[in-house]
Amino acid sequence: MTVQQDIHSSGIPVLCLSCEARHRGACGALDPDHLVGLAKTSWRHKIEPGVKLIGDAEAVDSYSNVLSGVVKLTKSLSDGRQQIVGLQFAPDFLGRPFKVESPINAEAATVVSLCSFPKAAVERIMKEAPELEHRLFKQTLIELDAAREWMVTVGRRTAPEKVASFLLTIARNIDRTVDPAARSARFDLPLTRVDIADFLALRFETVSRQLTRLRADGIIRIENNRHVTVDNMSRLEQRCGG
Amino acid sequence: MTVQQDIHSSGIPVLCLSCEARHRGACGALDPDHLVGLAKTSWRHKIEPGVKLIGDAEAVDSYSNVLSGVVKLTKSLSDGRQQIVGLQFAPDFLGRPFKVESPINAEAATVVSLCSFPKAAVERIMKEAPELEHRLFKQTLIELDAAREWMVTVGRRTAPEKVASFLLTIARNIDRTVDPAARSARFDLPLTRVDIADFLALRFETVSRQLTRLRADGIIRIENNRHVTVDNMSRLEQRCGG
DNA sequence: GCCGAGGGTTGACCGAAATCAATGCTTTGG
DNA sequence: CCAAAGCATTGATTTCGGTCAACCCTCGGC
Repeated sequence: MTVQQDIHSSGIPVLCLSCEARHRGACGALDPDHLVGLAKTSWRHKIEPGVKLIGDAEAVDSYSNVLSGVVKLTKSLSDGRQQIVGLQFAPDFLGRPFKVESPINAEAATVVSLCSFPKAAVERIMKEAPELEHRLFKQTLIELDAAREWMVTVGRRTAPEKVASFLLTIARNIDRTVDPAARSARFDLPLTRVDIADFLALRFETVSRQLTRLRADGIIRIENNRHVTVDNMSRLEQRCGG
Repeated sequence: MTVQQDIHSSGIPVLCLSCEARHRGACGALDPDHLVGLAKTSWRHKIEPGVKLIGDAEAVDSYSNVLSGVVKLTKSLSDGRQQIVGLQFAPDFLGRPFKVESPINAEAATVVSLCSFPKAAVERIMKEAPELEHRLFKQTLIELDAAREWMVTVGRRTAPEKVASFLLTIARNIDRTVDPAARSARFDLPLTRVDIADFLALRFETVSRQLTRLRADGIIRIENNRHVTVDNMSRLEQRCGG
């Protein structure tokens, strides 16, 4: 099977240029002209949790689509304090347009599968096809909105509100093919308690206590530390503090 | 004087398409083809502090360049808790590509002068000239980096570190024509103590106390509540916590 | 002149989350 | 099987920044 066939048969939008509905997961309109040029030089790979994908101030020579799993974007202070500044889910795009270096670290939070493209090829096609740049621009705007929304959570919500907001974010992004307005949800937490704390600017003990409280209040159930069930999403939303 | 002459004589880059050095303030290479099309329909205006420029979930029908002054971008929770999620300085760009509504509020923090363009005109030219979209994309990437950098400050720095980081950010952005590596700095704070607190996710009393401490330690001087002098920038940097 | 509003500073006290510490539960590997 | 490591929970105590309150200064209006 060629790489291109592989991509087509997977049904996953890989650098899909013609599809507006990137958040629905399903993608019916791959543009063969652009895709072929990239697919020929693309490669897919599987990454284990904890593996670094992009290092702060290191050269980045490829762009990737997240096909499955979750990638965490982090920044650190020199004394080790860490902040997760973003999470990338399928089918998000990973890479730094117009710059050799990235100001952030990217690390696989779960097992991640990627479809990567040489940076030079992507940028060549971006010049020829404004639609590609347009799509990347739109993703960047979505990431900017998400970053600012998250700043409100990190800065102005209390610990209970932070944890509830986090669960809601995961429920809505871990599998974007499911209806974001669904009344209930089941999902695996893609992050450890330590990671959740680094995302929310809390300590892991605080995260643990707040999860315990949500469990005691009957809002969530947790099995095997990772598998979460939310029967009534609106009760969870009420805990997010508006 | 026509608007176009006005813009040219002002020396300020207004939707400048050909100039890479937007952070230097000076701009020698306005592209007449693109600029003229916009300048004909542009208008300049002066905004008083506190005036709302973009309301959350309101339609936005224009794009603007900040010519002078500072615009604060805010998000609020329903109970009134507020977070400043970004500051726009000259010659930043204000507006929401590809969307009618903006998920944030924008408000003049100081007296602000703007050069505005009808949304439709900008988007028409963006279609004809990929360079315009390219420039807006680059600004968005810079804003995304800034937002993520700020998330680290809001989430992981202590109150003293936050206030020091804030002063550094202002010193480096309030007038981008000055050397960012300068050993000393003098500038007017564009925000009240309340605004600074909303930016740093602190209370205004805490901001006040930390400023007092920096003053007592001889790192800054403050006159008239607003005018700040930093004799030794590296001493301020040491207080930012790495 | 007086008053009131807006912005700023400082002090006393309080509380939410951090810190320190003990313990349990899985998973992996010898 | 047991040991060790990684992850998670829970309790006791501390602390940083929040809260409440008093007071100052400046400016603009009557």
